[in-house]
Amino acid sequence: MRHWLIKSEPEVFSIRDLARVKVTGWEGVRNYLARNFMRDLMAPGELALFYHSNAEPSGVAGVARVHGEAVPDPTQFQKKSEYFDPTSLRSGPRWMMRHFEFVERFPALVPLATLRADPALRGMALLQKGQRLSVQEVSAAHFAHVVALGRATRPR
DNA sequence: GCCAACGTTGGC
DNA sequence: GCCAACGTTGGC
Repeated sequence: MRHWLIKSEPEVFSIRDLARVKVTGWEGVRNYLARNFMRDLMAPGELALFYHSNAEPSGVAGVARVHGEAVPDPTQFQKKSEYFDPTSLRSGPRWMMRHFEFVERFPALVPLATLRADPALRGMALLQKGQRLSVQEVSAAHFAHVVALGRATRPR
C-alpha cells in the first residue's frame, strides 16, 4: 500500500471541485515519472494528499483516493486541448492517467510553510529544493502526519 | 511579476 | 551522446 501526493492549481481544479464532482480524471500530466507513478505503481484504493500549488498560500487541502485502473488520458488525442500530443497513437497511448475520488477536505489548508517547519516531515519529496513533480510518492508516516495536521486545523 | 530549478528538444 | 537553448513549474 503506497501513499501519494497530487498537485493541482486551485484556480484550475480545487479540492472543492473534487468534492462537488466526486470523481475526476487526472488529465494533463505530461511528465514521464509522474505518468509512471500513475500507470505502474498506483493501485485502486490508495490514498493521496491533495495539494494546492500556485496558491495563496499553497498547501495540502485534503485527501483523495485512487479510483480504478490506469486509462489513456483522453486529452492527448484532442486537437483543441492544450495537452494534445500529435505523436501519441491510439494504438499505443503515451500518456496514462488515473481517476481520483474525493475522500475529505480539511477544515483549513495546511500551508507549505507549516510543512517545512515540521521536523516530522523532514525528507518529504514536496519539501526538497527545486522539486516540481506533480505526482509524488509519500511515505506512510508522512502521509499520516499530514492528515493529522489537516484534521486538526480550524475552519477559516 | 520574477526567477531558480528542472525537463525536453535538437544541433552537432 | 553532449549540452545549450528553451519552455514550464511553482514558490515567493
